[in-house]
Amino acid sequence: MNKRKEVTIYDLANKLHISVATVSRALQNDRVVSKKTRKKISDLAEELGYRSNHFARNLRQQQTNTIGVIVPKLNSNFITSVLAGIEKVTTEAGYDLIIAHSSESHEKEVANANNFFHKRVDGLIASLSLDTTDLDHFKPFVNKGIPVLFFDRVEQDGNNTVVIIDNTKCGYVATQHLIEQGCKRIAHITSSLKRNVYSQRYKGYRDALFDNGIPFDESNLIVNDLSEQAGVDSAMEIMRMKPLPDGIFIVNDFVAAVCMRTLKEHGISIPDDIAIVGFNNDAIGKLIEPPLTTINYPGIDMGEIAARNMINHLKGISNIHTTNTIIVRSELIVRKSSLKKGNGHPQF
Amino acid sequence: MNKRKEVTIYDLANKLHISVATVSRALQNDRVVSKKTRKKISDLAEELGYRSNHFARNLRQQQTNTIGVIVPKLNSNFITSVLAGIEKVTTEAGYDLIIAHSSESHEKEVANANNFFHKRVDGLIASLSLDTTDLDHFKPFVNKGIPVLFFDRVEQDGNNTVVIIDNTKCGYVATQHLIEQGCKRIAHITSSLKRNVYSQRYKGYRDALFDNGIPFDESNLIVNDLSEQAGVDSAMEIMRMKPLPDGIFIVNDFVAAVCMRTLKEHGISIPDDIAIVGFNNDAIGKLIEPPLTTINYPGIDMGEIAARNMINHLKGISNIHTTNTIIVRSELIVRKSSLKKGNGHPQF
DNA sequence: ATGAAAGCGCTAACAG
DNA sequence: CTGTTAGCGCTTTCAT
Repeated sequence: MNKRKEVTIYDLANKLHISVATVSRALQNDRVVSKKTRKKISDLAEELGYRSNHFARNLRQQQTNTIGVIVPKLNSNFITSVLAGIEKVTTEAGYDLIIAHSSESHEKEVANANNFFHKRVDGLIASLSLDTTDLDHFKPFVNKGIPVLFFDRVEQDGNNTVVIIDNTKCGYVATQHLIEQGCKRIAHITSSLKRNVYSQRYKGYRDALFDNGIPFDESNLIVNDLSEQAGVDSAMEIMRMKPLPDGIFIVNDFVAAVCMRTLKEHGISIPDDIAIVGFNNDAIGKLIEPPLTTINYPGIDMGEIAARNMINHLKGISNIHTTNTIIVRSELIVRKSSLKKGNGHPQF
Repeated sequence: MNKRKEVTIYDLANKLHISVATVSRALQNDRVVSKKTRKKISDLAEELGYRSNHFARNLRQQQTNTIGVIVPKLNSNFITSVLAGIEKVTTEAGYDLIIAHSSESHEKEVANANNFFHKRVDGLIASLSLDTTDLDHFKPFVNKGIPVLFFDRVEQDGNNTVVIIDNTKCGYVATQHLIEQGCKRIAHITSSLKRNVYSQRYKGYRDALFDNGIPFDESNLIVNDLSEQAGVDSAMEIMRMKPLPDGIFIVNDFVAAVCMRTLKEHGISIPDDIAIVGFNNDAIGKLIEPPLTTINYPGIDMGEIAARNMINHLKGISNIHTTNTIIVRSELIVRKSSLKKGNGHPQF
């Protein structure tokens, strides 16, 4: 519903007494058009406020040059880093990006997927919501041969290409670190074990306990939804444990921060009474007191890698279905929240 | 580049030996088509995996049903709340949303605007980057009669509809609060004074000083880019001041948190030595120690209001150019970081 | 209640 | 180097 009628290539062609084909070519900077003509055309286009019609173009070309991204939430450092990485690569490659977030809801994730399907994205990059129970909403893409690539929160059924970190190892390293600090009763606060990231960290946690001859106690496991309230509740639950744990491995820095605050409010000293390790290396970890030991992994690299694979697949340079799992590096960052002994800084 | 050819309404029409016109009507649930035929058509569409072609549709209809949103950054609670508000309203109204972020760069904001212009969004909602020096990139929208609406970071030249809080008042209230706590030398850490939000808070700060007979000292003003490094640098600068300020009003909770950490590391006690007030009510404020006094304002409401105005304008229900400035409520939240006296909780 | 047909703006053969 | 032209899939007027 625009005020003035849109300028089309026909208008440009008429004004210059040339054909639309030439105009079209010139606008794409086709070198086959003489430099002079190209200049003339782009000048006139500028003057008349011409804007190309994406719809006509896409309709004609049968492709959108657009990649869809579905993330569980926006307000996390990790996610925005990934997004930045994806954006960098796709922009360089001349692709547009549409970003949607599921707010950790299966239903919204389905809606987003359907929307992208109908918008005909050339490819889809996604990280699953906490709630997601099945992957049926991605089937239409697979059926049409539209590449789908998951990162971080993925389903490792072997059918999908995924970009992840070694969550099991991270869980192991985090727990091992607590054990090395002298912890004997280590609680684990996590979220839906349906999600690979949490179930694998849990596995790493149990493996580390086992390897150190520490029996696993079911009651040391707390599952929540990563909200602020959940952090408070989990801390209360920790405090009801007898004996009190002397260490906690928490899968998310924000929840860890909320937990720590609640514990401290109740007179528990960190790390002396309870040592804490978080996950994600959010900005918050360096601002709270004591600073939070955590697992760091490079969101921006994950984004770049995911996007690069997608683009290469789309351009036919490589095939997404051949490389199935890409593991990105990760590392333990030791800060005061876990240092019962005040010693060195192991890295891996 | 899809594996199988797309199903079109022609395919549906052929299979059912009816015309594409009928199919088109049926797919839009036009009641002029008999119920039976409609059912038959939608069943077949389902069966064949038909998906409507947005491009053909938009090309034909000359409108996109899409609203573009440009924000300076993604990883802030405030922004994601606004986005949630916008999304709620636009989704209900059946509009699609495209979100872009400028990463606080003028250049990227221009690119985003151009991109949206070429994508032919029906309307644009934006918040300016820190860097933005002029609004030329929004001119094309205005010229074509495409509604543009700004929120939070805006240019109040009277030409644009804006949704904002009363930043001057907030700056005043924050400063007044510090004064009431007994502060005499109040520093102000802010960002580019080209942005309304910062220049107005600065004005409020100065007004409050003036009204209380406290002389303004130019050297108490620190302007930075709101990064972590900037927070550290600003704290260092604070500590070089002689005499040391006894209060700081900082326009951003994250920077306030970083500042506080740095000050504490150098043995400065908060609020006893220096009282601090932040801005935005980020989650971080409740997790650091002492908890941060701050200004709260409802991002979700701002988003909803902005979106509602946009939609109403697009539907012709109201006109965006008649209501020029919409002020959203805001309030001081008092926490320990500013309480030299440990007294009540003023609100406004 | 249904059909025929024009045309939205663009690209890419193909022809010169 | 440039022009002609046939669609891409859909909506919508005008007929019937």
